[in-house]
Amino acid sequence: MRMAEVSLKFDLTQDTLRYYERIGLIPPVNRNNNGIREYTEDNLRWVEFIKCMRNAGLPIEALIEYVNLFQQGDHTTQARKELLIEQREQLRLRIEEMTNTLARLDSKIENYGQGINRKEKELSRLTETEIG
Amino acid sequence: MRMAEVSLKFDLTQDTLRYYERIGLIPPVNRNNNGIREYTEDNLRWVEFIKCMRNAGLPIEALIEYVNLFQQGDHTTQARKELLIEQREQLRLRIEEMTNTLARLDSKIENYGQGINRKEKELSRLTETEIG
DNA sequence: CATTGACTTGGAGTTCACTCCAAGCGTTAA
DNA sequence: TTAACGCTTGGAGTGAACTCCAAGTCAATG
Repeated sequence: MRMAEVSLKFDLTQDTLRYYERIGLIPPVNRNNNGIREYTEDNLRWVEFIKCMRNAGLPIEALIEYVNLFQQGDHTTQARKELLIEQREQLRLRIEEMTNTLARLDSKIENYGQGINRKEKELSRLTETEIG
Repeated sequence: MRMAEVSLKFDLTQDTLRYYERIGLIPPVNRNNNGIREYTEDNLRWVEFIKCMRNAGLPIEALIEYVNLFQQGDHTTQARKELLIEQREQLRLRIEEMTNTLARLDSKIENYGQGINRKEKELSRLTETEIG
């Protein structure tokens, strides 16, 4: 599969695909006789995987390291596993924090729902009491 | 309270505090006779609130709009509520996506745990089957 | 009275993650 | 055979969100 199609398939610009490959965020894609990238199924899986992980906020640096380890072969599986465990923990923490913030927003919206508009109530929307 | 202390309290640089105020991400902070910012309790609540919302990924633009509405007074409560509801929905979606990715990481790590290292297994770590 | 330290301002600089550009090449269509 | 198309490359440009800087003010200290 060529860039144009991959670009459409994953909604990433061709420039972004080239950029990801250039910085090692996805492994190199083989070229045909004319030097044109031909994405294999494996390449496509990498693109999808990286897009998913980036969307979840995993740092580019960590993902580049993961790709590097992958390319070094089977003796890096332990290191890769540790990397994933670390990133999972970071992600878990981010989700936890965001879930707390979501609850705080719920509470704030709830307060607006009560039709309050007095000064002290207005201010209370900013206090931490509403998340406690 | 002065900048230095606020900066320590919330782990935001003084430059960032000034920047947030400059772009309207927090309402203006009153100055004393010498032109120096004196943060009130309300100011501190705003700083904390904005930091929390930014950490959760709410867009700066939306938060500036929220602060603007707040400063326009009580007749904007409905608009503020709608803004918060919209942002809550966006946040909910982000959390959902990230939770799916977390499950995918769990599954990937699980696979590494089985001590597999054959080619086809290696590749399977990239497939979507592991999240299904 | 000079220096130090904490602040002020406007504006320039930095980093990240793309995004765009110019020049060039190989295949297809007229 | 000329043109268009889709790709190639290295490198420059962009926007967001800070981050830093220079020049200046004011109050307190030696």
